[in-house]
Amino acid sequence: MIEITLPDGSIREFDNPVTVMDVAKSIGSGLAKATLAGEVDGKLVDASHEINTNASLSIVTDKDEKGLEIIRHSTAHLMAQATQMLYPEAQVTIGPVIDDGFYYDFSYKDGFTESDLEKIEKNMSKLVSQNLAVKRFELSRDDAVDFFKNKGEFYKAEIIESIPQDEILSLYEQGDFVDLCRGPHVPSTGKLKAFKLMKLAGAYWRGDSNNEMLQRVYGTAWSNKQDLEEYIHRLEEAEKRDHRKIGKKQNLFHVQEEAPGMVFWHEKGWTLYQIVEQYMRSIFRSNDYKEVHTPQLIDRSLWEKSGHWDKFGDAMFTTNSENRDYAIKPMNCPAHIQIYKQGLKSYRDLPIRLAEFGSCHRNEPSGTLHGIMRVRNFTQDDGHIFCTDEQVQSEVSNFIDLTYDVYKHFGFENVDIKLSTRPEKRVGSDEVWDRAEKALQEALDNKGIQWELQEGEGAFYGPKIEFVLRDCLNREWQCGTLQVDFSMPERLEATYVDEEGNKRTPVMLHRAIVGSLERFVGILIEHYEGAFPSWLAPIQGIILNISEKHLEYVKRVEKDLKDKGLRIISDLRNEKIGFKIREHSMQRYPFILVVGDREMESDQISVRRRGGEDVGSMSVDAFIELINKE
RNA sequence: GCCGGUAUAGCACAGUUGGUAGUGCAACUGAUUUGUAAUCAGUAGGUCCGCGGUUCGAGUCCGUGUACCGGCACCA
Repeated sequence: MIEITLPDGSIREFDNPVTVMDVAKSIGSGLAKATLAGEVDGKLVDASHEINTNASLSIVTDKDEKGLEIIRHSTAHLMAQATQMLYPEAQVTIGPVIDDGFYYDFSYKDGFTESDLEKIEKNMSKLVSQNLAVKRFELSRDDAVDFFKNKGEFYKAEIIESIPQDEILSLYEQGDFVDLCRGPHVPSTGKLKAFKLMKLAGAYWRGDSNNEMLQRVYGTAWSNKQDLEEYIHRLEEAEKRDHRKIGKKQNLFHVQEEAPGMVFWHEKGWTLYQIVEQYMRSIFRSNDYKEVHTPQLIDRSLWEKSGHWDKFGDAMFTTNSENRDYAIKPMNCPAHIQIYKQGLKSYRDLPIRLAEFGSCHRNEPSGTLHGIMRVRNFTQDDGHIFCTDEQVQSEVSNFIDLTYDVYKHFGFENVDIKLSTRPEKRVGSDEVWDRAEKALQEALDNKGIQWELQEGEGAFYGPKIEFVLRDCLNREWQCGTLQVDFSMPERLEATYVDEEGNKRTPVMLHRAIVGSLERFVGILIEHYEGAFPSWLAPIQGIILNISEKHLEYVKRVEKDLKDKGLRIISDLRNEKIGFKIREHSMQRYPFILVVGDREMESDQISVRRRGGEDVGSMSVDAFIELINKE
């Protein structure tokens, strides 16, 4: 007798071992039809999995997250099958589930083109209509290696060879196609009803750029057609937020061929940029940072001493004059150490916090450039805190709080935190790294912050906490960073005198909140879809006249508002008011102010909010009060 | 940097088998003096990304370079 406990607590009894599907059938034929897999005692298994002891079971259907993941995984297999039918020389490698879909990497000499995607997708549909059974079987590791070698699947064989020899591996078979896989999978290909191949890309074998490049096909898969359509619609909506599109539409900035990766800021974009910079300047002031400014060009020898030349020399722009080599600064920290070193420092002076809106140039690889998000010339809200060992914890803790506050002010509530630890290529002893990593981890844990570990992703001189925002297409952008550095102050001979009169080396914390201002402005554009809150909007309002009679009055109101610090423009063209409203609505200014006979007589302006809400007529002062309240 | 794609008027895009380069919006001129998302008429606007080749003839075909786009690797 086998007792199966269902999620609602009810127990079903069976005389013999049963499969997940058997149990589903015993509950109802509708459920059986919807069954994709099962979860037995918390472990995901196929619908064909046989249960032979008492167990708890929940049936997995396409209604739950786990079911959707199984669908995506099975769709990846389906795509691999469809691809190999059309291109038998293509070798399979890996095909995992990702956010909203899956990908599969193939080794295929000729490469795929867009039209191949259509063919593959059609073939997938054909295989779905055949409703092929997906069957699981097991092989020993060595047999599995032989199996794939015989099929000419050398990548798969290589993957399996790295698995311990005593492990039993599961394989899945559908039609002529067999793939190594942990599973579980849907019972048959007929369960896969809503998918679409999205894009082609190159990807390095095992993620290493020294290896050959594979052909990656990205796809999306959902439990029904409607979800698929919604997803595609969501992508289209996200694309409308693209900062490059809005930047053009709102005349914020441009980039051009002669200066790849560098931004030409137009007046409105620069206004937005300056609002961000001035706000961050006020944050520096209220948090005891001293703002400094350091040279763009610094002799190569300083970068050699700091270690940057050795690690990033290729990516530094250089120039020379009178037999000296200079590098255009790629970062500000060595320069800040030079300022710190002017004059003897006592332990009483610490912590010293230096800050700079430092314009840096880095010769990023051409393939990395992306709008104003990833550029070759950027400016950071950069700061370096020189402190004692004992002060590290409180400085780190205060900085984390400050960063959250700033993000909140800009409208970002969801921030991912990552902790990156020592990379292979680094400076400093292991003891020093132990201390630095521990300091950051403790600070995070003491605050009860959830964080993700990124092993080996730290900077070459120290570990870092990264603050990551996501953009409209769900891409991650690292903005804030906090790095503990016990090495560079020593390399560049920064010291202070302690209580006993001994010379000691301070700890340096590298920190930025918005990071690259260029990138941050790009993120703001996408976050707000160009409809900025009044405090950020480069133009807060535009005044429109009804007819020529109101010209002088508009000019007077405009000057008045500008004098009182508002960013206001006017449109005095001889056009119908509806035409002007439409045009400026599309520019998404927070307010449109209309002036005609009525307003002129009562010395008021008629206020229309972005989105069309009529706020009514009011005096200039009342409007200023309204806008300042936002 | 690597894989794949794209480059035509200020912007968004058409352009057939190689045969005089087009549409919409914007711009400019004129009329209209307008009350909350498009008034009418007219005019002008092109190194078809650069360089080289094939051809009687190239926006179109081939080669090459550059930039951009989607990924991968990278990101002090």
